[in-house]
Amino acid sequence: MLEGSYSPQEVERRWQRRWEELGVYRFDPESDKPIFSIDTPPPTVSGRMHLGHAFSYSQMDFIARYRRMRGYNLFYPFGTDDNGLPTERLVERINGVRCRDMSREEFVELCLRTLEKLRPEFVEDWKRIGISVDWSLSYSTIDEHCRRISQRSFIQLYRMGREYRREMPFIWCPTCETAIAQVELEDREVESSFNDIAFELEDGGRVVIATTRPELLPACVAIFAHPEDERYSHLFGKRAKVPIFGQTVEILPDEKVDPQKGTGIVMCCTFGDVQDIEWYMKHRLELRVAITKDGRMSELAGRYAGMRIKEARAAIIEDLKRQGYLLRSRRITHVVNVHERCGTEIEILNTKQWFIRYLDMKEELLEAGRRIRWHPEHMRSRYENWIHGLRWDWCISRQRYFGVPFPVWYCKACGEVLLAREEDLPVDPLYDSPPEPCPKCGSTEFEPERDVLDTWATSSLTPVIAAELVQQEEVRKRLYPMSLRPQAHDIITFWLFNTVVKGLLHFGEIPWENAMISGWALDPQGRKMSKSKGNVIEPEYVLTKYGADALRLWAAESKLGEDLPFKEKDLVAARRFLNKLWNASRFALRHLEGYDGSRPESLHLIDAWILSRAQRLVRECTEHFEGYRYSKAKKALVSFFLSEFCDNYLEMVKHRLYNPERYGEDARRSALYALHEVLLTVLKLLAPFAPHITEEIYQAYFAEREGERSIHVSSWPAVREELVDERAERDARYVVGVVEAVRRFKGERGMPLNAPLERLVLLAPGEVLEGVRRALDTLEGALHAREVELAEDAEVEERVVELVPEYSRLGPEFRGDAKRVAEYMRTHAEAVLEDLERRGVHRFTLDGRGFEVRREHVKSVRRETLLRGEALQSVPHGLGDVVILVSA
RNA sequence: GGGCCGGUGGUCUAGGGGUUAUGACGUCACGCUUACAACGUGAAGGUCGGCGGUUCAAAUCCGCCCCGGCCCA
Repeated sequence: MLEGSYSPQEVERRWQRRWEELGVYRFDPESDKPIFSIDTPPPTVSGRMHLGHAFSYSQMDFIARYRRMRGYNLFYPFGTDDNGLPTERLVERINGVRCRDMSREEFVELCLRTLEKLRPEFVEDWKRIGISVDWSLSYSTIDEHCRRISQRSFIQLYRMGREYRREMPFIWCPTCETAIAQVELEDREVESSFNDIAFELEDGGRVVIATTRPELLPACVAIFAHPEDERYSHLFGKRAKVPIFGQTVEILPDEKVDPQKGTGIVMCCTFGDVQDIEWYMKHRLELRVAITKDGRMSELAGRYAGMRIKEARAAIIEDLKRQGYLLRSRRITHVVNVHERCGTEIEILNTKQWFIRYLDMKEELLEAGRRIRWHPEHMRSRYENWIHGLRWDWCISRQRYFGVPFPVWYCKACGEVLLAREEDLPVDPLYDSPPEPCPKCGSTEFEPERDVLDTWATSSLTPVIAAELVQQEEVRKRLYPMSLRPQAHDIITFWLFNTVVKGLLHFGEIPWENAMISGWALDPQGRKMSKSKGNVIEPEYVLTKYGADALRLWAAESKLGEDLPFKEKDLVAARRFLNKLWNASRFALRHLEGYDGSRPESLHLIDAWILSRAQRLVRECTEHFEGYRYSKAKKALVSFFLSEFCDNYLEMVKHRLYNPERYGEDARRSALYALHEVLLTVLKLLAPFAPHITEEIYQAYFAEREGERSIHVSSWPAVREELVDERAERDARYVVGVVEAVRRFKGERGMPLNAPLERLVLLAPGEVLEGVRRALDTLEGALHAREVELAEDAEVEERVVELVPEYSRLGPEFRGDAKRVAEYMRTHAEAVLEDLERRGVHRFTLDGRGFEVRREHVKSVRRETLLRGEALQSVPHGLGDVVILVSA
């Protein structure tokens, strides 16, 4: 039986270990049960788990556990995303090194060693929140398995003509010294200056250009104004001299210039922004490169060469001012693109990169988005929005070291691209050689590709990576497309989108049937958590103080897709709830010990009621889980358990459990039967949310009886239609109403709840009379009433205090007159009710027009009750239901 | 600037055409009742962001606006 108090720390760790030993979450390739497969997000090993991770992995685990109990063979792998820039930065930080200070080989080696050290502890955090993944289905995006699949993908897409390598202006991070993709950009507001700079015209006069980036003057190759801008149209075709640097550039017309902005005439540099690229191509301009790959000024910048960009900017502004070219300088804040990993303002540089061509696939990608079922539905628009805004193909090469290598060599003699053979994968061209001489020229001299693949080029293959962890070919086929992709909304444009791209390219179909998109965990003020704000809450803290089940219940608090501020009080509430569950279970199991499971000869009203309510709860929770509305399931469950089961039901069965000699063995058996059923049902419905405590309680009693090794592989409760009993629910509502009324009565008089009542007289309405008669013992036992009786009609008089009309009926029937009819009914309540009782209809006229109201037009009636002339406390209970109390 | 989400007692939140708006925390009052004082019972507390419109009826639907957040320019 259960111990005195619940301690999550001990219980949770114990079950986490036990589940793994027992292999309860193992995918079974031999099984013919339907498969539910999950494309679990591989987190990036970056120190420790974030509260946002705990939040969203808990949410996906609710669905996983529900599906498992519904009889699905769960394919629920877990990988970590280890390659690429984030890992390089982490390794540099942890080890206090810079990758440039050692050889490439040493650095990669250090990355691998560091990961090996960090990974187990990192993964441990995920185990501690109790997610039910199959840990035997694990991968790291840098391991051999993933390198093979990633390289295979590259080779296949190359053969399909979907990949190309080209020298072109592209987004470049001068800090990380690599090309990056559009998706890796972030917007940031920065303080800057907007400078009006005078350019001298060749034939005299001058033109004033506004720019935030005067350091790009050496890269200036043209000047543009709008073709219809009368201020400048006379200058088209003329040339102007760039101050300080001296080159002359042509003044050209182009519609893309905004005459409202700045001075309405702008310089074009190679390259300041995307517009410059367009002009460079369209007008076939010269290429002048002023910025180097490491973010300094090039030789072209003359005496500024070698300066950092911002130093050069300041120096150039100073010199312009001194030489009289700077006419005006205003402080402004504007938005710039920065690299999301390091916050550096990006540059556009002309470099040679590999791309996956997908700009021509927008329509297909949008169509794929429509075939995926999104939860919540509106998240699809983020996906679509992103596709509409795409302007670059996917750049997949990174000038980094730690990543999946391109399986590519270039022939030194003729430049031919040589690919590895699929059976040789994974390869590293730096150390391996191509399988054969150049097929074009026969040369055996090769240049290896030194770049590595973008992290997302690998992680966009997770459905394939996971599926191929399974050996059996025929099982793999059933794993793609997967059932579900769960993830947070911030990476819809990265991981989700990229995975759809790969899915369409490789298989011509969507990677999963469903996408569930979770929100973020926010700080208590509702702000995004970030290290710089110092408002980060560690899962570690929550786990230690409240436990994983409480953390998960907190995560179930928010609707799917919505952000949730972390409020300590929610954790306190969750802990209280778990404590309550523990204590109620302790109470129930104490009585259930020795219960043989037999059904009573007749169900007590109160037991029939709670059993019926439990069936409705099962139906409700099941529907909510099917629709990914776990938060609604949780809410219904918690409210049922706390108020109906604990506060009302348990209080109403105690007397039968404790006093079988007085109320009879069968009455006790009825209680035990209901207690057993309902507690088991609650535990199972709660198991996806609070897997540890429910397992602990289940194992203490139910596991053996059901013959299951874990609640999590036991079956989800089915609605037992034979237990749905509307009549019992109605009658019991009346009884519960009586109990509540008596509590209020005692409370108002300052009596303890267990104070004895001398006499309790009830006037039960005809339709519940029988039921209430069956529950007199409950009222007696739960309310400590010495005597409970049903009053004779003759002793009781009633007075109508208020009639509430049923507007939902009046409206459609009486339309414009509804308000007046309602008013009439209220003011003539006595007469209306008398007629309704006698004839079922009441007729009246208003302004000479006849109206007719019937019983269905009355929502409820409040009456005051007089017992032998004395007005007594009464409780409204729908039409005509009255409780009468006579005090102690 | 565009797209999406949200604005409901002091705080957080449910509800998304039917007139008495849900629950939690907090507050106040009462009470240790053989599961639980880490508890129970009860009470007070709201012009449902603003303005218009549709309707017999709007927190709910429509339009405009204000505020906050996210994504994209």
